[in-house]
Amino acid sequence: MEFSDGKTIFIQIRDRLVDQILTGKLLPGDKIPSVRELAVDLEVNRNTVMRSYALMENEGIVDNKRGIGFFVSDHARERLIQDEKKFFLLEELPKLVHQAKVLKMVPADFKKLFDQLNENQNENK
Amino acid sequence: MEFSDGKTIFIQIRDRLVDQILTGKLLPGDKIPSVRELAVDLEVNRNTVMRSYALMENEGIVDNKRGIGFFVSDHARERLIQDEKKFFLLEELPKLVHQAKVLKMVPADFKKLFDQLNENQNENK
DNA sequence: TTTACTGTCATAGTATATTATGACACTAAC
DNA sequence: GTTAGTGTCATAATATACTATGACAGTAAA
Repeated sequence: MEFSDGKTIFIQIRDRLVDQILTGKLLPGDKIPSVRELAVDLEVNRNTVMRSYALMENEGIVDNKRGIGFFVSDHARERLIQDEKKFFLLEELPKLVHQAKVLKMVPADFKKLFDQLNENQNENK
Repeated sequence: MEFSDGKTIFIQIRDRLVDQILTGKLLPGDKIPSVRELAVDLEVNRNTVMRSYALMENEGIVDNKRGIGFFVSDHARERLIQDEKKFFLLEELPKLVHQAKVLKMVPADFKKLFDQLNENQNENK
């Protein structure tokens, strides 16, 4: 895995797993990779993965069964959609709007975004 | 100034100045705050501000006159708009699209964004 | 019980961002 | 020339993320 400079590694690992939960690649009850296994996979230290898992446990999106592993908690997805959507609309979107205005962007620049969102909406019909 | 955890401080200081250039609060030829002055203002070390300024100098958006200070370079704004717009469309927007789809967002969620962009477009007429 | 997984904890080392501080050099104005 | 501003450089100290590694404990299955 390539890590970007912006965020710390253990946050990026958390974000990666959150994405897998949101996209349904990880379902409630699923076992997530063991601390050691993921550490080897991502070429990262055990402790760093531990930190990601501890964070996710605090967020209530994974459960820990000692000696067995970590598992996606029952309402992880609903909780994430609610929390991340709120964060997105309140924190990220305002910054986005500001940046778009400053860069003199117009709606046409967002055509791709708009198209993909419409596809997404049609899938739900 | 309150610094977020995501990025390093010297990057956030750079972003702050870039924003002031993009919004026209800083114009070509304007002197930007001295290293020492801004350090006191932001309650940050001189060296940290120096690092921000060195970065901006490398980006070609400020010029350095030894013994006098740093000044916004002539085509800083055009260069920034070009570079940041490219970065925005190629790097940030794809992540945004992905996130929006994963969170099951629909165009209506972006009404505010588009309204403000339309205002912006009308201002330019 | 042994084996092979799991997580947990502690310790030490490295890299980097940031701070703190002093000293030096350039420039402009008095 | 003195003064007060500017940037520049070097050194040491601190905080934090990350690494490396070993040891210990819980769980499940052979």
